[in-house]
Amino acid sequence: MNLDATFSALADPTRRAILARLAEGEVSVMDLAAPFALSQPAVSKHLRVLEHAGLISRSRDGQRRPCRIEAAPLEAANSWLERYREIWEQNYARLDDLLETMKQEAAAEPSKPKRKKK
Amino acid sequence: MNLDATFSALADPTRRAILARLAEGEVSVMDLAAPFALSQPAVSKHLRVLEHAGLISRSRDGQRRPCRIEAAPLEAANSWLERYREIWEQNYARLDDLLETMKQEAAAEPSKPKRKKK
DNA sequence: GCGATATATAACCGAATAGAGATATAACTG
DNA sequence: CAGTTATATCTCTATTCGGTTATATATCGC
Repeated sequence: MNLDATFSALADPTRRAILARLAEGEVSVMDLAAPFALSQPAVSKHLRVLEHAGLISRSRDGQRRPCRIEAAPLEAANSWLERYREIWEQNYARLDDLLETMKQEAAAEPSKPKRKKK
Repeated sequence: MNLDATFSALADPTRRAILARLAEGEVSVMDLAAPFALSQPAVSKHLRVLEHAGLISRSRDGQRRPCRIEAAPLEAANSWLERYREIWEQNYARLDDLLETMKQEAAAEPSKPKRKKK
């Protein structure tokens, strides 16, 4: 999976909205375009970007080309992000520590002038 | 948090590498630039993009402007992706079903003719 | 076959982007 | 102060992007 293409495709709000719609099932191009006040070629372009990133696939149903969401690149992006989970959880831990420390300091010496680092 | 800016910033391999490096701690601009065969202004531009997306912050240490990773946008991106977790887990379930079905069919009719498309 | 519908492609435009090089700013060093 | 180091900013160019309109292709229904 190509993270460049995946993240780049996800960087556009129209494309994220398209994916959100497709999360509920297959939708044709015209039906996808309807809520967006965009021309049909513009939507087709977005779909091409999503398809190139592997985020959607398309089948044939008469004159329609229904789009289906493909989860693999989303999972790959998620895996990449997971490596950083530790960091934001750690930051929250630090924030919790800080708040706890402040509370204790305030309780212990309510009118003490502020110190910087410990 | 702005998902457009976040995903857009993550869509570049240089910037993802910078974040990976920063995951281990603060690093100055020159030290960040070293492994990349990029000019210093190019690296500064990438840092500007990351900073604008809230993915890094910078402090002052003498002549250095050390960069630090900020986890909040990563967490926001992760939250967005999490909404689709169900989909890829479901797909794996489908794949498992399919493989199971194929195995059973193969056992039942070992020499079923295959169709080919052109 | 013809006409209608669904979608794709081509040609174009303006704004944004990534890179380079040159220069400017800011802080340390002697 | 001058010189060096670290970083930012300006200017330029080439490319990409998101949109448009116009046109082409594919499939249906008759």
